[in-house]
Amino acid sequence: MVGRPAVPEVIWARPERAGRGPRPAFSRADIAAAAVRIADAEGLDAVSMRKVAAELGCGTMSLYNYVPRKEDLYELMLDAVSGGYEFPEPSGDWRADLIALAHQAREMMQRHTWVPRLMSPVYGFSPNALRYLEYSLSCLDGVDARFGEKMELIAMVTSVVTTYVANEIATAERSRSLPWSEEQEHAARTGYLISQIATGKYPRMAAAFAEDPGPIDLDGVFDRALRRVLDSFDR
Amino acid sequence: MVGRPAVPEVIWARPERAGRGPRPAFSRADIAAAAVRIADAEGLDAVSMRKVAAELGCGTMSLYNYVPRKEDLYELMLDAVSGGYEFPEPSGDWRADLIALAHQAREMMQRHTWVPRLMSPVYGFSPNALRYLEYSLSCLDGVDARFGEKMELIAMVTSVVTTYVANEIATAERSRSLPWSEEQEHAARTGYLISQIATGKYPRMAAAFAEDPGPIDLDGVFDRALRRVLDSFDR
DNA sequence: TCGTAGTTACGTACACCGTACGTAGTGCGG
DNA sequence: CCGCACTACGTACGGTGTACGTAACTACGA
Repeated sequence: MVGRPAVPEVIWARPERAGRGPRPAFSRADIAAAAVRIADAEGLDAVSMRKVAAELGCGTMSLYNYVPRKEDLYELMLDAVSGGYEFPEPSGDWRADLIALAHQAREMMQRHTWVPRLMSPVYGFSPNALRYLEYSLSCLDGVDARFGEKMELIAMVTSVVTTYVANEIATAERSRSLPWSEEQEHAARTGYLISQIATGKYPRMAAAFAEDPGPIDLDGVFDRALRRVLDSFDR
Repeated sequence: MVGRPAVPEVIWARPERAGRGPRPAFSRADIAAAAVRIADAEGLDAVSMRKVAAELGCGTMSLYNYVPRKEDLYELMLDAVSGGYEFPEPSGDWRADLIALAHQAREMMQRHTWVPRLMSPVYGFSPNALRYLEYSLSCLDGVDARFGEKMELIAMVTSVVTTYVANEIATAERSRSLPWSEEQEHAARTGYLISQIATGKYPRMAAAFAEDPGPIDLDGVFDRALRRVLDSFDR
């Protein structure tokens, strides 16, 4: 088979090993691991087909035997890091269970800072994504709510985790591709912000800046946001 | 000035017109409008320095006189579409005001489907972003809460809007870059999903699929999520 | 008033990207 | 055992962001 299918295809529906031909030199897990290694070390933008192939020690175009499109490589990566979740037996306290799961997700994203950028509902059907979803639902087994409501809760928790981690790591990730340090970037931006506030056009922000409450407690902000979301479903 | 500064720089701190030299042929607004036009018509990935320059009718490298880096072009684009907000006098009902603002944001993102992908806290300091923030704060003037709490609420509303619109438009945006239609893509993915559910490994999802509640009411889901967030700050 | 420094304009060039295509070799199914 | 489906991979194409060099132009300092 040379050339790509003219019909849409989910990579997970493809068998890893075809019947004929020589046995493949790598598994999907090998490829995903190589890509994850590169993304962790050099950022998502450094993940190119050439670099992944080099990491594996094969020709660039050989990769296309395993992954029909680069998008599918992203899907493999997400599924690979989602394989690290632990799914303990639900305790009966669904709030505690979902909080624990959200903390796992947050820590995973902090280890793999490129995950928030790839998070998208179209990637929501990989094997490990399905396991995650099924487990989330199992935590809500005792809750009297329609399926739709449960899904809305799970989506909202995911949303909170993703965007909050994205915020935490944004400047650090950004400075990776820039010719100056994170601190210099931060200094330039706050300098500009202060100059703007000094114009008097933003009195409420000015008042807040005058207070100066000290450094932000990221863990606290995250936990509060999470608890609020759970509370809002817990009339 | 040839070559780029070795020191970080916020594009908004640059004067639009330098003292010396010939007068620039374009304004920042011209450039942003051209880029927005391309992104609206062909998607964010179609926005390249060459295409924007062609749209403006100038040489590619001339753009770098206005925009030191492509990232800054994105910042111009976000600021441009944020210029369309209307900020009516707060009514005194902060919930209603924030809901109205969130609806404006959602409609803007539905018009400019590339916005969620660019949303990031590092772009949060453009002139129109500051106006948006200041207005959000003004809606909360009568609320008895610390500045930090208000910011957490605003961040959470933004998060809900961004991720929900991103979900709404995900498959449509994705199919733009694929050689098959949105419907074919959807069919392939649900086909795979059904085959997975049929394995019996996901009993809760299977049960939900058996019910089949009909099409999802996107507006309703969005409004419920929004109201829940607001409720959670409204003890 | 007149250099001249700093700006605008932009063509060329480089390194890198995703991937279409062609060819060679390999091993299972009929 | 034949033939086909598969793996492997080199080459090449059209695209990207942008460094660099050069020419034209204008506002300011002397």
